[in-house]
Amino acid sequence: MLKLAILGFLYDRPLHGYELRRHLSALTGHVRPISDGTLYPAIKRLETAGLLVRETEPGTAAAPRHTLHLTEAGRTALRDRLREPEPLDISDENRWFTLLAFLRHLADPAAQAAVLRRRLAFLAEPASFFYEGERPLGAEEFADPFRRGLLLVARATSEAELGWLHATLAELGEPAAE
Amino acid sequence: MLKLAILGFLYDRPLHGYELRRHLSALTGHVRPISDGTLYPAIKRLETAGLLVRETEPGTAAAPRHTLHLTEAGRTALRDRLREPEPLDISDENRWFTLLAFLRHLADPAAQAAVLRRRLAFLAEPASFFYEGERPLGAEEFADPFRRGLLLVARATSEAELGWLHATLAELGEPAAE
DNA sequence: CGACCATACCTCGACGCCGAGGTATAGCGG
DNA sequence: CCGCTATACCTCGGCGTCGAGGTATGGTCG
Repeated sequence: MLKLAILGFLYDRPLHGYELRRHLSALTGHVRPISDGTLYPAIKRLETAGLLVRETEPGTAAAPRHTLHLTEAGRTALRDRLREPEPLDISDENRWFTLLAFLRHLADPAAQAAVLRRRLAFLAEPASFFYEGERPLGAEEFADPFRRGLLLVARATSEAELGWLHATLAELGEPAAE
Repeated sequence: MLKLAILGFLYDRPLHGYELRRHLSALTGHVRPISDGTLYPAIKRLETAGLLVRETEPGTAAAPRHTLHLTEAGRTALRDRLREPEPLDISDENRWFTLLAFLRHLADPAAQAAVLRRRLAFLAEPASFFYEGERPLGAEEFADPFRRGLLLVARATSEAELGWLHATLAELGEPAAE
């Protein structure tokens, strides 16, 4: 997820580590703040993999800033990742949101629509949180207000997203089902 | 999160590993399937910490089943965790949902309400995903349909949950603000 | 002028998670 | 009786994340 977000932000324009950190914490920071000890090794991994290059800017600020540029391989890696996301990118809301934040970089509307359809298929799967044997339990069946709330909120989210998905697929000139 | 879920399920009644796995995958499995390599070490950690005991049941099934029982320390640990959740339990939706699933084990309505109020405070914080300098960007300001959707869905979820939180706090006989 | 904070980068050990692999029995269909 | 699947448990290496720590400069305030 971090890799995806780094590539996504750098796709727009080069940034140095600290700027990147601020962008990242705006995107996912209220949910899960990312720490230096996570970010810098991640940058280094991407550098080693040849997806970005660091250019030292001996300059304005205190420490020598390293401006991070995506390489052509990095740009391709982002587009590939967006075009064919891992299952977890589709199912985990945090990762899906990260993916959505950069999906516009996949220039082809048909490819974008294909990704949205995968999320649609995932949301359409019947999935409850609790079962009695085989039978899924609905929100109404709980006396427990907390489990009821859990199911209620999940359902509301799911409905809002389904509505948006259908509207956006139509907007892209793509049918919801293939 | 796994620790919380294991303690939560075992609080209701003893289970053996395999049953536990099925409960866990119903609760969080559609989002992030949990693997054996995660579950069994987690059980062992809880055992080492004295929060649960394993009782071998030489019996019915194929392999000797270990029925897992919470100890008194385990029951206390769950209640403590529920009473004073970590920040991530409040902010991360996956973890928050897990917490909600077991919040009823905190018998005291005032303590339950205090936890709900923490979530309320978190949701009330103004938090956007994207900024232009200092200014948060609203959904309407994006031409990009994906970022617009991201903000729209996040807002819908947030509103549904706020509604439920207020209703449930009232139901518990507790004001939304202290 | 010293205290303090923001900027900017980096390292390290600990720890949890994952996937891939392994072991073994029970039950079913062919 | 063989192969298959479900049940049930476990280990291991690899990897990503985290928190705590360190280093250094520039700007602001009293």
